[in-house]
Amino acid sequence: MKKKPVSIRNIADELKISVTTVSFVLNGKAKEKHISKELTKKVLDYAKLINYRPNQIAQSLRTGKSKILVFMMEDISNNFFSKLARIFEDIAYDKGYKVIFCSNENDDEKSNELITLFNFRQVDGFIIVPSPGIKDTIENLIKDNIPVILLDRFFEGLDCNSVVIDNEQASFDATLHLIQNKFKNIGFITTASDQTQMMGRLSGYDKAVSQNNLKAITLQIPYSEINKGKSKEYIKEFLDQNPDLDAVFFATNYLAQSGLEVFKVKNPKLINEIGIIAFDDNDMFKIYDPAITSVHQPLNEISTALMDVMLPLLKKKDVAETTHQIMLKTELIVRESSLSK
Amino acid sequence: MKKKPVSIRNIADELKISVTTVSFVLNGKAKEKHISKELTKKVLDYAKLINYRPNQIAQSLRTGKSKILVFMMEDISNNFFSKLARIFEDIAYDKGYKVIFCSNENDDEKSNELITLFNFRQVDGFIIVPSPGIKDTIENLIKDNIPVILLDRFFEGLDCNSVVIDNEQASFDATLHLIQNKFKNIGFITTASDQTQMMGRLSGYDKAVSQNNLKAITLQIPYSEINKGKSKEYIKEFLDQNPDLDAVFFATNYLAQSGLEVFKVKNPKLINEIGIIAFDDNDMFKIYDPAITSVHQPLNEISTALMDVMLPLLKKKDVAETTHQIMLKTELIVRESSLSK
DNA sequence: TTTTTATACTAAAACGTTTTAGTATGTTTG
DNA sequence: CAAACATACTAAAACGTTTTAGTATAAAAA
Repeated sequence: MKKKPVSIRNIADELKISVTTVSFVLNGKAKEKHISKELTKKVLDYAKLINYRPNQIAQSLRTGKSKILVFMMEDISNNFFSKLARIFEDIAYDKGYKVIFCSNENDDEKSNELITLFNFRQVDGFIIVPSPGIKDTIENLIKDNIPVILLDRFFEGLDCNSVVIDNEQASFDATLHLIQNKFKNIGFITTASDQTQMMGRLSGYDKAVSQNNLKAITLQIPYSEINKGKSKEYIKEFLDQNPDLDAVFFATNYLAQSGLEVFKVKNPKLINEIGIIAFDDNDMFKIYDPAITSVHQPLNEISTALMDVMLPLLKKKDVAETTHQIMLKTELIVRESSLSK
Repeated sequence: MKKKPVSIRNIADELKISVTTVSFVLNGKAKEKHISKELTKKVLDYAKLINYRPNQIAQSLRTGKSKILVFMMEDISNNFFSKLARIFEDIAYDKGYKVIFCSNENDDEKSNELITLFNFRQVDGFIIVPSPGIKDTIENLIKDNIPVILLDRFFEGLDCNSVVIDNEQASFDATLHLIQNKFKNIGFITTASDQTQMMGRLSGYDKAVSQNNLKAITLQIPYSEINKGKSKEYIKEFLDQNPDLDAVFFATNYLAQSGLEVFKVKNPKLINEIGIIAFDDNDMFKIYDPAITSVHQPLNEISTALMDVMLPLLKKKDVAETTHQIMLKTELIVRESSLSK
């Protein structure tokens, strides 16, 4: 019933040679180790014949490398992250790495739990979208010489690899685009967060409105309330209190979703009268009516940047030696919702 | 710089006892193996003090269990699958299992590649949304005594665990709902596929229309064309050729997306005049205008069913001994798009 | 008193690899 | 003709666990 998988030993025994020789051949070291052409061929042929697959667990134990990466994000069911995961998956598999995706809900406790669960050493590297309070944890990973890349946001004062986008510029450009389309009272709906990505988005908006002598009209919803599903109430109240708003810029995709829901319930016509931009694109935006303008992150470039930074890191003796901070540009996808009405 | 992690041996040496004893204690076998209370406490305390974490790779090598599950789906960036992944993730971690998610694009070659990549034996179990032609591969996994659960679809004539929904009933109910809302010419847009889930959806639709003396108006788009991004052209042509359609039922979420896009481009008013139902829900559907009625799969129940079937399987000597076929009910979420106009 | 049973602990093998440090033979070189 | 080198291969340790099959002593039963 359960036939045992073939091992290197079976090959050695069958061919009456040592496991060492078999191992050398299978690892492509035949030349270097002076294994004769004939024997090399014999081993290779036989291995193929019996469909030999190395036991990766044994390899891992011996080499200390698991060929597994952990990709920890906020929430894999979020359109932005799932799209990114899909692309990264292919790139990683291509390089022979498996990926364990997990979601930390931007929660510190969950992040730490997950990181300890992966047991530090049994994983070759981490890609982490960090929750606000895990700077120390990250620092410890680096001290333990474990490859880490921060994604989407980073920590001021921590010298760590990171791949992020230019949030401030993206937000500035989007706001400016609204201004150029004659919108005067532009609301900015964001989270009450001091994480770098949100700070950048806020300051980009602030810069654009103040440079154009408009006033900043901002709603910052506490994270705890968002998790309780209260964002819609906050947005509704914000709209009520600012009846003169003629445009809204949502700082995240889930806020945009809540916002659109509020519009629909509150006053279906509003959606065609008010300017709208969302940070992060969504497949559905282009078929919405009006089609929603959005800030699109370069998913392919992010993924390749991650792998480009990760691969050399995996080979290095000392991961803290040199770090890479990569900042990528976004693209504003202009659709109907942000054009002069 | 790279401090070596502590091993069971370090504990043994420090306390001047054998590794066996330490292992017994750490595995909670102190009682059973007659280790004294005092020594047990000493070991536990010291292990905690030095923050001992077992090397899971070594454990895996010895026990043959990796505590890793593979969850292979069509495409993790698809809203349905990413939502499911998010829920399953929590359930699995709760039980001490890590999950490797991967996407097969419903392609046989990719499926087989991935399955061999995971190397059969180095993973405790598979949850697979199978592409059409991998029945043999699945059969071989079962012969090799590897736990497998098929998800979303299954193979006729293959005795394998599965968790699916009642597609025929779901489709029948949805179609009937359109009929009850006075729609007479209901188009069904689906993939040209003989996979069980699509066959079920088609036959549910067929049954409903024929029972009500309506004619079936069906578009079946070949998979290859969908992958080439041609679905929109097919749908457009279908709409042109069937100008009398007053409702459309999309058999998958990506077809619904393409369909809505076609509506928007072709004739924005159409969307308010025609009845629409989509198979699989999407966060954006409820904020669409009109809000889109959809067939909602019970994601929580699916995930728990998967784990409920998987856990005993992981303990069993012979996975083929008894198999479970679970079929769950869907829910029709009625929104504006399917109500009498 | 001898035999059995219970308690407390351990040596060593095993899991399947990789890698270090060899050996044995033949071929050049000085 | 010995020393150096090249070729072809291997024994055994190591990675960090779990587990089998013990040993040694003390207490209970015969």
